[in-house]
Amino acid sequence: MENSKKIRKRGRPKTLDKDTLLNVAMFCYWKKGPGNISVNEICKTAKISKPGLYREFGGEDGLMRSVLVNYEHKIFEPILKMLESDRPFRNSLEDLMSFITNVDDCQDNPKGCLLVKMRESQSGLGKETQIQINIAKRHALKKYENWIERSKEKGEFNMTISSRFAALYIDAQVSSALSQLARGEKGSEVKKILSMAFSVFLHE
Amino acid sequence: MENSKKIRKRGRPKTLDKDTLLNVAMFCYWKKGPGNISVNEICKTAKISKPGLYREFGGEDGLMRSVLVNYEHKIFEPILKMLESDRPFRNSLEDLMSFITNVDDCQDNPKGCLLVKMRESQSGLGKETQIQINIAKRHALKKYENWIERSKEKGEFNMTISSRFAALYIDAQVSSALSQLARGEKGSEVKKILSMAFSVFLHE
DNA sequence: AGAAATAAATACTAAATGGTATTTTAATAT
DNA sequence: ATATTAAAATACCATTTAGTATTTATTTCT
Repeated sequence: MENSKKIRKRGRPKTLDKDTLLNVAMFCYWKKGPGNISVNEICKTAKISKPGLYREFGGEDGLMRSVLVNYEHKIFEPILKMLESDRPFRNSLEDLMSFITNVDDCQDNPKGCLLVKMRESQSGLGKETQIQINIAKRHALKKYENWIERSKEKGEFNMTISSRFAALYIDAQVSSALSQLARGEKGSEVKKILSMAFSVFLHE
Repeated sequence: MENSKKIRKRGRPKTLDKDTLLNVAMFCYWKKGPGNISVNEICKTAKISKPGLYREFGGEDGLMRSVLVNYEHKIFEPILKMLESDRPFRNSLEDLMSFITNVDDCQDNPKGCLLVKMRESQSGLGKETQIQINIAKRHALKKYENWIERSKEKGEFNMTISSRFAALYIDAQVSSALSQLARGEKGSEVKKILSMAFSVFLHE
């Protein structure tokens, strides 16, 4: 459909790389927390002009929303894909825990999860961003719910709780773990806590 | 000791009520989140002059630290006292969960816990405040640990985990619950999650 | 009565913030 | 060539921020 790639439009050609900017902004928000970095700083870091950012994203709220969408696609979805494997429930659960808590201690690598951080300071963020946060949350909950539903069908999940509630519980525990990691807790300690919280699923 | 109450000092008598200011500031930080309110706003809300605040607390960091100490004394300690009762472990646990999740939906009542909120945005806060946050955290962990230790002695806690780790687990779950409440989740839902997380303690 | 001390209140600063108006540059269409 | 289109770059704006200098008011001490 969009064959407008080749047909150069009229004015000055744009040099601003939207995708690069989104990634720079994503890492800024992710690393420092969405409330602790300004559009000014992001522009400086990405080496673009402020009006350029405003032309592309409309403003801070629009940028943050786009960053969140970008995060969902590039970071979050691939993780949730893990839950769609054929491996037994116990193994998927173990995979999930390992993935979350196997964190490299590299200084300038963001810790925790951008979505969790945004949820923590949701009330202080813009309207569009808040809406996107809720979309992302519902999305994740649905994935967890489907995972439990399938595991029940396979006879690998035998608790007598609703899949919906199990999903809420998983979300709470995963968010808590990611929060702890963001605060600098050791991955091994966080994993022990996560294991204990999820042990309720295993021996009925 | 401090009988300087009666002996009026030399200059103009002070009218600034430090304790009232502390309470106003506490509710501001508690309700809106420590990163979402300025000293300017606090001064306006408390109807005091800014130099007055700076005279009493030195600056934003000093104020926030004092607010946190105030919170520990007035809000946090009384809650932790609950864990020192003679009631059986199961009951104390139930008390704790009920207390945390029985929240009134009054509009202008702060939700969640100020300490938890400060921990969430710890890196963005001042130096003194950060130190006090760590003190408060260690304090709470010690109380949880003592609670478990006593329960073990009474034979009411039979898991083969260290009291220290149990304390970390409790802290994680309590913090998570308070975080959920602050985000507007329903108390009844949060309680169900908390119950499930703590069920690991009950049927060994 | 007046000096000294101390607090309150007003007014101010420099820096940072989100957001724009304006100008300059680089391309195409006629 | 030149008009037109659109992006880039600079410079700007009002507001808010944490923090202070300065003046004014109220008290005690001599």
